[in-house]
Amino acid sequence: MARIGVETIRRQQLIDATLKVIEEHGFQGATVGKIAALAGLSVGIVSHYFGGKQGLLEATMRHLLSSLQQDVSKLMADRPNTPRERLMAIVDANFSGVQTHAQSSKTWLAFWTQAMHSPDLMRLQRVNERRLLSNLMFYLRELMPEPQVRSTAQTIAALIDGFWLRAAMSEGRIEPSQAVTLCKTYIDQAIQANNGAS
Amino acid sequence: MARIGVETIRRQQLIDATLKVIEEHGFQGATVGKIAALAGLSVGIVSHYFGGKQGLLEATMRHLLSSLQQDVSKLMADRPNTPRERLMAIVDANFSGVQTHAQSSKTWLAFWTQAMHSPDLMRLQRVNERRLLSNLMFYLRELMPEPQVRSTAQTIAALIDGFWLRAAMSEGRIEPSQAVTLCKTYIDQAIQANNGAS
DNA sequence: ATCGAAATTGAACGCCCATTCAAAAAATTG
DNA sequence: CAATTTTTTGAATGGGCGTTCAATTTCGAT
Repeated sequence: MARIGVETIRRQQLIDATLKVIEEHGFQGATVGKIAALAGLSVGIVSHYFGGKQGLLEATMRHLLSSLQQDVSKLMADRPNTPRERLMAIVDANFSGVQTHAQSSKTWLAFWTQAMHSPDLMRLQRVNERRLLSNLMFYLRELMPEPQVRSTAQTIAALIDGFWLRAAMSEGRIEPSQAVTLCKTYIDQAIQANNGAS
Repeated sequence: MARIGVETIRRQQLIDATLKVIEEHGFQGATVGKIAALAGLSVGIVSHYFGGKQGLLEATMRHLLSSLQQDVSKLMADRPNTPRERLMAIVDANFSGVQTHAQSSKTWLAFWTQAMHSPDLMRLQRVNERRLLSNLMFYLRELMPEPQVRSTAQTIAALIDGFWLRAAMSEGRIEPSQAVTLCKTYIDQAIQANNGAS
């Protein structure tokens, strides 16, 4: 029993440290030495629990993705069950992480870049993207004719990614509330524009 | 006279090689050795002409940015001088590079990530972003009331970035024409939505 | 308290990289 | 052609990194 407990704790310690180090030093500067030091552990432990640096990075990205998914689920639960409100909840959830961790967008960007040359990370990224898209499409179907559903969903997804990118660029002075507002404005515009022509 | 010619040629050779190596091996895998080998030159030449690897990377990003700016200017010249057509030209220009180099979006993403931890690259990135934004705002001002201009411009910029990101993710199977269409659809929606309330 | 297994350490190792710079090659000049 | 300058080379250097694994510590059971 204690064995499983220790393993869970250590893994989480290392993942947390990885996030902090990437925030501070970037993906390139995130060395096993720095990560282990910040976690208060030795370098050998990384290989022991994750098989190596690459395994730790994958686990960290998995952690980020599941955190995002949890945010979506939580915000969904507290909202009225109307399609429009659900869409807004998705937008809110996708920007809720920015407020808590001012620099988390940097970490996402780092992972995206890394995923470009790592099939495993790329696969995780794709799964997440498909989920967002089908989520959006599910609610949009109730708000506009079918032919516009996919295009609108793709536009919303691009908008979310684009604002994340801009947030990452603005070096700390991010304004997620503005991004949320603009995303929501677009959604309402899209609903309105595609209903007159249904 | 020949001296300037050689220097210009060598610089361009190295920048071209840098782009190709980043496309193929990613930012992390872009070593001075690989770049020099692809350019058919020796490693020492990099320090000689660029002062080091960092200088070469900055010059390469400058080259990318100025290429984009040239694309915008060229497309502008061939279009009717109406605000809407100019906006569409900006969108087209921002996706024209994707078609020729299927993987150039990867390179952009790599530079964005790198810029996060390099003040020089960040400065270049910011200049470019400001130019895009003020360009968009200039033409939007003629199409909608002032209060909506900035928000709409920011949304268009985010949309462009977001679709670039998605293009980078889709590993070769990118469809820039679709991204262009969706951006344009948004622009027309925004014009329409903000004119009834002027 | 003792033993054995699990967890942890961290120095040692090998690899890769950017940079340097003396020497060579090429180009230019007189 | 000889002298001089410019351009280019690439082996040597030094540093940083991830991984390994024998030794040590911690922990639970008896």
